[in-house]
This record gives sequence, structure tokens and C-alpha cells, in this order.
Amino acid sequence: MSRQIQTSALKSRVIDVALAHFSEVGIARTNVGDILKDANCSVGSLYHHFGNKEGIAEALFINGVNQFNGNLLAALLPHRTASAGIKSIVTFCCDWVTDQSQLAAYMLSREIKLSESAKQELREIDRALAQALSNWFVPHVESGTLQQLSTGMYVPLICGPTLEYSRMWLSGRSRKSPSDVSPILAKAAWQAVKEP
Amino acid sequence: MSRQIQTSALKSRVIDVALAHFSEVGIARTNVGDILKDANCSVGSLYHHFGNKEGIAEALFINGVNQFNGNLLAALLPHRTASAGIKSIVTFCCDWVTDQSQLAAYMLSREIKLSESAKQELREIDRALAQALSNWFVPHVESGTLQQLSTGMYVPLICGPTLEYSRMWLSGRSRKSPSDVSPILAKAAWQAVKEP
DNA sequence: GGCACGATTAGAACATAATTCTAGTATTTG
DNA sequence: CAAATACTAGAATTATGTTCTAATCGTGCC
Repeated sequence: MSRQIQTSALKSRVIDVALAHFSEVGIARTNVGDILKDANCSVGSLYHHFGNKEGIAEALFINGVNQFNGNLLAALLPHRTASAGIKSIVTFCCDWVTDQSQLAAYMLSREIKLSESAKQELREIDRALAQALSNWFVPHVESGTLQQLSTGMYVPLICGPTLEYSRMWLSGRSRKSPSDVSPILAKAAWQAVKEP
Repeated sequence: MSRQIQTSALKSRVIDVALAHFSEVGIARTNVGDILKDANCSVGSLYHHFGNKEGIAEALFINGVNQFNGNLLAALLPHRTASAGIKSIVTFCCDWVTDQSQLAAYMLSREIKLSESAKQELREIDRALAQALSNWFVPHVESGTLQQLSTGMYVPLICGPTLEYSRMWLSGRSRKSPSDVSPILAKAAWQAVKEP
């Protein structure tokens, strides 16, 4: 088998196993020995690829962000009306949290203090997403369908209730899944940013 | 000095020092040795009072929740109109995050997987708060000033945007403090739950 | 007042688990 | 085919969280 494929298989095996352990007992209490065993990986390989335990946690997190962002854009960009677009964002978030609940729980409960290099990488990813989102939003603001707000306000107003509800559901404090209540959340998001 | 006072002084010294360290490098990377040194505490005392490192993190968290909840109720309960009450909740959250930013950052970035006993304790605290809030809300729902929603939706709709904005600010992704933008957030919260 | 009990403090000793290091193996590349 | 590079392996080391035993100090009781 080619090195590249073998290696990336190992890495994703480690990441998968790590998510399972982190979810069950938290990062602090999972020991790398167990990850090693379950992922069929040697100490040397693990530290070669990830640096340390935090490195695994960071790779898992960044992986998740990339997956989320890509799918979010794929869900949003096809929509031409502001209303449909905003609602698609909320619906996508709800569905993503609902069916990737383990990954979502990991990502929303930031159990990690990211290293500088990871922060750097995330800033880059964030910038790219912000750019793409901005391209979609600007026309709707200019045409007067969406309120003009300072850029930092859109995400909290649109996604805040959804993310907060998701956290509640993920921690067992509410019964109905985000997908179940997405219509209410989508409507609220639209109300929050549409031009009255 | 009486034992009780001495002891509670030690505990709060440990908690303060711990917050400083946790905030700077995260829980995983602070070592209890440093806390011991900075708080003038012996190994024995620390483990007697907190059990282990997680115990410190939990005590800090629960402390914060109690402080937050108490002040929140004090801010809300005096208000008689639905509009003023809802807005006071948001404003209080914004102000609290803004001036207790270190504690807020710690609490919003749940770096810990809580132990069962801590979860239990928090459920109790939560229940008490939910009860108090419910007493305030119900009349306004019955009189038709607030929308009738399933109980789990009020918190996300009212506080979601505020908490999300707070996270952004705390992680350096936005310039203006929550207090600076609280009018916008308060208005949005009111829009989200008022009967149209 | 003195005595005994429990709560608290102390820090040396221990154990666990993360990480480093040295050596060896396979793949790619020139 | 040679040399460099990327990767794997696991024993050895270190770091650090935690336990344990002994001492100390208030507090309440005879």
C-alpha cells in the first residue's frame, strides 16, 4: 500500500478512536495508551503525526470545522432569496448537530485550549468562511431585504439560539432534537435579521 | 484565627489562583504544583478540600454559576413589565460577561467534563433557577404579552445571541464588548419572544 | 482547665501515564 | 541503485497527579 494512503488511514483511525474516548470520559481522562491500542498505532507514530495528546484533540477539532464549513456553504449557496438562505443555515446547523451529535458535542464543548499554531490555522479557515458568507450576504443587505448590522452581529443573531439549543440538547437538558425544533429556530433567525 | 474562617479563606485563595492559571494556559496544562505554590497551600490540604484537580475546576465552576444566578435574579425580579424584564436579562448577561470576563471565559468554554456529583449539584441549582424564572414568566405568558412556547425554547431565544456574541468577544473575534452591543441584543431578544 | 476527638495540615513517597529517544524499516526521488 | 526522507517501533525517562502516614490545631465535653 502506498505510504500516503497508509498514513492518512492511520491518522483518521486515531482521530476516530480519539473522538470516541474523548466523548466518553473527556480529554483529561482518556489516556493515550488506550488510543494507541484501539487504533493499532505505535507510540512513535502517534507522536510523529500529532506531537502530543493535545495535537490529537486539535486535529479532531479542525477536521470537524472543515467538514462543517464545507457542508454549510453547500447548503447555503444554492439559495437565491434571503429568507430561504437564512433558514437553510439554521436548518443545516440543526441537522448537523442532530446526526453528528458526538462530534458536535465535542466541538461545542471546547474542552481544549488551542495552541497558537492551531489558532492560526483556525483563523485562516474562519477568514475563508467569512469571505464566502459575506459574498452571499452583501447583495441582500444592499437590496434592503436584510438589516444593515455590524458584521459581527449576524452570526450570533442567526445561529445563537440554535447553538444554545443544541448545547442544551447535547447535554441532555432537552428532549426534542434540534432537527425537531428547527422550524421554530429558523423562523426566529429570519425575524432577527430581516428588514422589518 | 477560627478554623472555619481560615479554611474558607484557603479554599477561595485556591479557587482564585486556579482561575488565573486555568485562564492563562487551560486546565490540562496548569499543574497543581503551581497552584499549591501560589495559593500557599500544602498538598494535603488541597486534596483534603478538593479531592483532585478536577475538583478545583468544578468548585470554581459551581461558584461561578451560583454567583451568576443570584445576580441574574436580583436584576430580573424587580421588573414588572415583560419588555423591561426580558431586556434586563440580556443586559445583565452582557454586563456580567464584560466585567467578569475571565470567569465568564472559563465558564463558557466548558473545559471540563463534570463528575456525576457535580452534575447532580448543578441540576439542583438549575432546577431552583428554572423555578424562579418560571414564576416570573408565567403571568406574562398568561396575559398574552409573551408568546406561548415550549419551556425549553425561552432560554435559547432570549440568551442565545448574547451568549454567542460573548464567546466571540471573549475569544478575541470581535471588538466591541457585550455591554457595548447590549441594546441591539436586548431588542432582538424581546422581538424573539414577544407576542406579535 | 485539661483531655480527647475530629478536622485539618504537612510533605515525603508513590504510581501512573505522557513524552522522548535511539534505532531500525520502508518509500520515494534523483 | 543510492541517498535522503518519512515513518514506525517500543524501551527508557520524566513529569506530575495523587496517596499515605504522621503531626497539629481548634472545639466541645468532663
